[in-house]
Amino acid sequence: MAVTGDETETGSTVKLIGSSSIHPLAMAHTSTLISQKPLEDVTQKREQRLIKNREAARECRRKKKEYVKCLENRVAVLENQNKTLIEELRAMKDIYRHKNE
DNA sequence: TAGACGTAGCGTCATGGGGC
DNA sequence: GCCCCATGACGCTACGTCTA
Repeated sequence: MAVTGDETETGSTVKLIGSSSIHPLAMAHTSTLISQKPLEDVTQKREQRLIKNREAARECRRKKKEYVKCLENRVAVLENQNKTLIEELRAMKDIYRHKNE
């Protein structure tokens, strides 16, 4: 079950995926009852965590993109090297053939 | 030109690993 | 154990391109 389009307190959209269909705030409230922590505290902590994770995800994607670009560059370099070596080998073979004629 | 389709980027959740 | 961080997975939106 997946519920989409729920508006959060921040105005962003929250997606509830899989078996968990309980709103995060509701969960926070429930745990508050258990741990006796003020709801404001829990909400604020959650907000801070979301902000940090948002930035972490952004950074993670940036690094991944950079890594992929590096790999692509490496592929290009290796392909060039391969081409050069093939050419070199061909030339060597030519020389060898003429010597033996 | 409207709708289908592919792609990039984003936010969020879940989770594993490391530090304390 | 708890906390924090990094990252994979998922769903959503925006945008560009193609096709009938």
